[in-house]
Amino acid sequence: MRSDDLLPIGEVARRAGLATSALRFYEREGLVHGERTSGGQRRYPRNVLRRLAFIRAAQNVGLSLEEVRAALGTLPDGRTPTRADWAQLSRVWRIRLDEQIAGLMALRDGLTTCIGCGCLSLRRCALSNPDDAAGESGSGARFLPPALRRARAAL
Amino acid sequence: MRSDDLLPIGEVARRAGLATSALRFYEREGLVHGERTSGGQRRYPRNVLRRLAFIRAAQNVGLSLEEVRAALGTLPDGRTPTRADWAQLSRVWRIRLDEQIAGLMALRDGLTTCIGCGCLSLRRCALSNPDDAAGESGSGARFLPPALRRARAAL
DNA sequence: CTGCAACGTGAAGTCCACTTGAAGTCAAGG
DNA sequence: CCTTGACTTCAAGTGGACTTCACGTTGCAG
Repeated sequence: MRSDDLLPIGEVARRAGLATSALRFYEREGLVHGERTSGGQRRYPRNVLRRLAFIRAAQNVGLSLEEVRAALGTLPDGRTPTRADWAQLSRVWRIRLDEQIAGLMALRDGLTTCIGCGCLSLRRCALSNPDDAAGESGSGARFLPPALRRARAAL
Repeated sequence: MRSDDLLPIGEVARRAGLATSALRFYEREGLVHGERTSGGQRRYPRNVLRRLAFIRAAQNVGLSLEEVRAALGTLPDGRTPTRADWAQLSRVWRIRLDEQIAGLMALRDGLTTCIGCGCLSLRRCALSNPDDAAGESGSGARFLPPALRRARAAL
């Protein structure tokens, strides 16, 4: 398995920490590419692991797969990101992370402030402010992704 | 409208910054309660606004509606949270926010570190680490909720 | 050459927080 | 009384990132 350069989907999944179904999904979505055996089974080149790492990192920063697709699309001829591409994209990511952190910190500080006043006055309260960006989306929890929420179910 | 203590759904929706459909949904889910006119229309007591503020605040902290339901359930006889309840719950929320902030900061620092090494080495890279809590959920972006993601679509 | 784990496909299902649609009813100003 | 806008219900749809299912095929160790 190390002797050959092409890995079957199960091996890739195991190494990347993904389900094979996720890999097939990514391939359908054009996020990764691979070859096939004569029998039709997927064989991925080793660098797909790097590409998957890139995808996961992007998700961790808060990008949707759509945005990941766009990011990968900026790379010439769809190559796997090099260190230089990486550094360039990371500048944007860092800004996003900074914004996210700032948002959560504002919320936390609002929590303290609002406890003091006990207001919960809608629209004027930092914690429940419906005019914030946080309130603009149609669905999902306002600030935390399912991943972190599900980890601790009890209030 | 101010003379009477009971508000129609549209009024509540407007004041709370929600759609009426969301209010009906919350009522179906048992998160809020109200009375009805003889004709069957909803009339909400004024304190429902406070309850809605509570719900929104909880969502901002990252709670699912399921968790909000549980939180409201800890209050005796389903009353609207008082300042004391509020203070108690906020202690838990603050911890969550702190954790979330810490997580994002770790990610940001990992970004810097990993740019330096250019590794993206899967499992060992802070940015793409599939063993993190961030990687454990089935769906959605790993760290940022749709609300904040959608605001800036371009990479 | 055989057995069986790993692979293939397409369609449908899941989760969450709502929204949308269709079809009909109520309340209040003129 | 009439019109009109706000309201009612129930069922189905949305979006994102996958997973699950049902059923058939491939590849390799023994």
